[in-house]
Amino acid sequence: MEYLEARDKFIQTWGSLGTLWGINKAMAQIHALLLISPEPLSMEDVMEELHISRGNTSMNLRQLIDWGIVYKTSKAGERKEYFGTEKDVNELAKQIARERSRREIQPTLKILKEVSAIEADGSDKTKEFIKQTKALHELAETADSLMNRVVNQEANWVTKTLIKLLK
Amino acid sequence: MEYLEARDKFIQTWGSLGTLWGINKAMAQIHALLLISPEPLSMEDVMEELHISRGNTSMNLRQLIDWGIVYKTSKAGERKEYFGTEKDVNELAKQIARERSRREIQPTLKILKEVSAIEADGSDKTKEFIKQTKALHELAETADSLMNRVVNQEANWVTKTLIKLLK
DNA sequence: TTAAAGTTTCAATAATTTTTGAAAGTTTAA
DNA sequence: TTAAACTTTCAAAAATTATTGAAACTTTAA
Repeated sequence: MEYLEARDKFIQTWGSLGTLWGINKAMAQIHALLLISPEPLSMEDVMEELHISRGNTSMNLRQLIDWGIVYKTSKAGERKEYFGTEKDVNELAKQIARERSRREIQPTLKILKEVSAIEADGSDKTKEFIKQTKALHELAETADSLMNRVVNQEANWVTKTLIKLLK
Repeated sequence: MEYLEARDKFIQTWGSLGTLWGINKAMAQIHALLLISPEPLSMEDVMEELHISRGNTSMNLRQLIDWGIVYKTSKAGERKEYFGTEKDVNELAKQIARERSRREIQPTLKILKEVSAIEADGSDKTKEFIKQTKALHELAETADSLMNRVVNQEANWVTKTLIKLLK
């Protein structure tokens, strides 16, 4: 396999994987492209490489910036803006974990707490409901906490811990 | 808040959360409904409670069975089939982690390995490509391994580990 | 200022995904 | 067997989500 083929395969894979995780295809592909580019790219570059429209490119770049994993730079003496991404994949994972926690897990925890607080009336239905929603709350809280801990250590912590502990 | 309101809120939340994670709404809602039902439900029950069609119910129940988190039962002397779900949320998490690893992470790892094996031609492009795809491969492998380890312990391992280690 | 270079917005359209419902299929009791 | 009870399938329709492209907007060099 040579470079161009490998590159396309990588971008494609990352794109459809994004879909599976609730990130749209274009966004995931743009990210993949930036991740393997030695230099930041302009909007034109991204449009050409991925064959997507200007509007689409602009919107998805913005979302990536909102997620905190893409940043704008500019080259001295040039008007155009260039876009780069966090290159350290551990930092990237950290940032993504942080955002997913904030955007999805926290709001869910709030609702689980809320609904599990209904008053038991002695019926099987309410008993089961309270039991299960509480259990989910606890599970989600634990998973979130574990994820954040794992992800907030220095780069190699995950590997080191794995080796140390789980062998 | 009383039972019915809480129940609807829970089912709604779980449904839209599913969407965010690449699981369709009906599937997530059916699962939520079964999770809080003290007794297994028939297809009719599910259809009525969630206002979805027979076909939709049947297809999504099947998918849940494929995922290994819903099972069929039958009541003695009745023709109808009833559906129940794994009630232990830790088991549930285990099963979901197992399936996601198998369906998503493993295939991705394979492709990352494949594309990162292109020959370096000395250019910045190929150097960066190889470096980044290898780093992603390593990250994904570590995350997968950690997840599987975490999830394959007895019920309380996560909590225990957290307390022991990360304090 | 002005106008060129560049970016963002958003209504319209396209693509994709989900849902329906009725026909086909299956199972079992009699 | 048969036929009633129940489940599955799948093409068509509906709903949702992503994408386009052109107009509006912003920035900056002259």
